[in-house]
Amino acid sequence: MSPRRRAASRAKALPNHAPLFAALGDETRLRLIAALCVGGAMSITQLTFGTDISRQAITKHLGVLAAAGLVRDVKIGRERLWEFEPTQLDEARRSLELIGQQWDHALARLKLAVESDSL
Amino acid sequence: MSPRRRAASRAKALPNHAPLFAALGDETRLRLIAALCVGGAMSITQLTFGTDISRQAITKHLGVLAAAGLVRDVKIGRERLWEFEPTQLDEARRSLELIGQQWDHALARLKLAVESDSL
DNA sequence: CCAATATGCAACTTAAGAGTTGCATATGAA
DNA sequence: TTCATATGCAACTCTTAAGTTGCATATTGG
Repeated sequence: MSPRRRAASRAKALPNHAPLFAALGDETRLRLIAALCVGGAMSITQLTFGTDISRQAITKHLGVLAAAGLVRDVKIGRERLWEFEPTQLDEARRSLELIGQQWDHALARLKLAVESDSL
Repeated sequence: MSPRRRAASRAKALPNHAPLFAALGDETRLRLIAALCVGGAMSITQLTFGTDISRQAITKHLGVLAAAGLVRDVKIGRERLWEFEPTQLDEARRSLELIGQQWDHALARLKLAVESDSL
């Protein structure tokens, strides 16, 4: 290792979006989001249909998504309708874009350095 | 539940990006990405610096990131340099955008339906 | 009211993830 | 060559996450 140790911790803490991505990091949950997003608000039972896992499992996943702010629920009579909440998804998108931008900047700097070296 | 059961499975399988998001869903790994993205290629030892976890833990995280295609490594002598790989990150961004678009379309359809109802 | 529907709560099992420790191997430099 | 550095491999612990089962509660429709 070189004498100039560049610590991982030096990087600007891209916010704590880890839990958000973690919420997206499950196939079942991605499907739920897609279903709510395309089909509008749906009940737990509706969301369970066509799935090979139990209603309670779906409930848990909805809980995870809600904790991440990706969905929210409204009680209607004996039903509980869940709907997609786009805010946090946009947030996630933005943070990915930010990383991409930082990378582009780093590339540009590298290129400059190389060019000025080879002159 | 209504007679018209709208199955979660009906939603167009937004590709299997779950593992990709799962790879992003860890604070340590997000930090690693940020570090590589800002600081360029780095060795495991460098990446471990300033972290409160062991080198082996970092190695494992790098393995996860590599499996998701977010980083790649190059062996240089006795060192192994890791660098950020933007392709999959773009992919993740695109899939988030896709979800957002589907949501917007769904909203537009809903609005239309409501308006034509209230006429 | 009563039966069917929709959901909630809690305990439990199983498996995966994060992290550690210990030791082995490879390479660079004095 | 010899030592220090950089990494690899493997076994192990601990915690969390996913999913299940069983039973309780609430609401709606006839």
